[in-house]
Amino acid sequence: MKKDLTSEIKTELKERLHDKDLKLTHPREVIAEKILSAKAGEHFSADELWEKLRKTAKGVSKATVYRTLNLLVEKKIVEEHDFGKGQKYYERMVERPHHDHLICVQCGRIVEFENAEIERLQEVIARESGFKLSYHSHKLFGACPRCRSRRQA
Amino acid sequence: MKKDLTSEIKTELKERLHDKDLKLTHPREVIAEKILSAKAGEHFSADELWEKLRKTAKGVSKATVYRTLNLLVEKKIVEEHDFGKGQKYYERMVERPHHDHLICVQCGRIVEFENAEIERLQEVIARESGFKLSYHSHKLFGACPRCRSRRQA
DNA sequence: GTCGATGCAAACGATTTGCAGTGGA
DNA sequence: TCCACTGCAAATCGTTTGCATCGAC
Repeated sequence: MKKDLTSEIKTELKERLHDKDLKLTHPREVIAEKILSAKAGEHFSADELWEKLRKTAKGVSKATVYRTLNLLVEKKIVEEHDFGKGQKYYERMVERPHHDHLICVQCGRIVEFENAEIERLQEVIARESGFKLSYHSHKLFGACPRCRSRRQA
Repeated sequence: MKKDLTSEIKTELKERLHDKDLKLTHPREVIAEKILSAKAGEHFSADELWEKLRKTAKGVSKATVYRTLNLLVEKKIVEEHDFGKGQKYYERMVERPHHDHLICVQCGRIVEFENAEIERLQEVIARESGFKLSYHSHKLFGACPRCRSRRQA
């Protein structure tokens, strides 16, 4: 199982990197494995990822973590988010449908949402202004159910 | 005209600041004047604002510009935006209806939009997840009409 | 007179970069 | 072999902060 996933990743990565004269190095392999084996919808910062990798026998430098993350964002393997916490957060996008986020301003919890009607309206809005959309960022900030009830208590 | 605006600002500011034991100092006055006299929908960085103020007889320190901007954001007099340009941008919100933004990824031009249906749907989404919304950020990135035609040429 | 506000310069912190050495293809 | 990649440390850069002084109320 693990073995399959790993070799799948390698093949996938090699393919995606190869046509741009990019090499599949050990650090990239280790980073990609860690990211792709994370559970869906998990958001992590570059530093958090680095911390996780540091514990592994073969550590990876922080600079390489940043460089590789930027590479993976470019390759659409991960997505970059700014939740207003002063640092960027990342999320794997392989085999994940597009979605946007609800963010709790009190505890930081993040919930995903997707709404076809909003997606459609965005296209309408863009068309009206003559824009050709390439991507969007839609974040709703507020208090999550847990924090709301805690506050009432 | 100018005189009226100025005293109006002073009164307004004094009012808004007073109940929190905040003082209406000269730097705050100068900064507020500059911001409120800017044309609607103008986006500026802290540094740009500071540059403008520097030319004035009475300069203001950059630290104070930052501190005052944060104060004005808190007081809902200006709004803070992150357009992914590596620095924060501000926009006066006094006498301005809520709106979101279309951002050109090529030239950086910003166009406003507002859509009641999307606003409504956001509330529906929040309700479904049990969130109580306090604010949101909705940004559409793409190529503006100008850049699209330039690219075709 | 008080205490909040200011200016200055130093501190911060996430991210990037220069460079010499390393290792995929 | 060749050139992209890596690790390390230093550099960046927008923003914040410590502290002595200043000034609004």
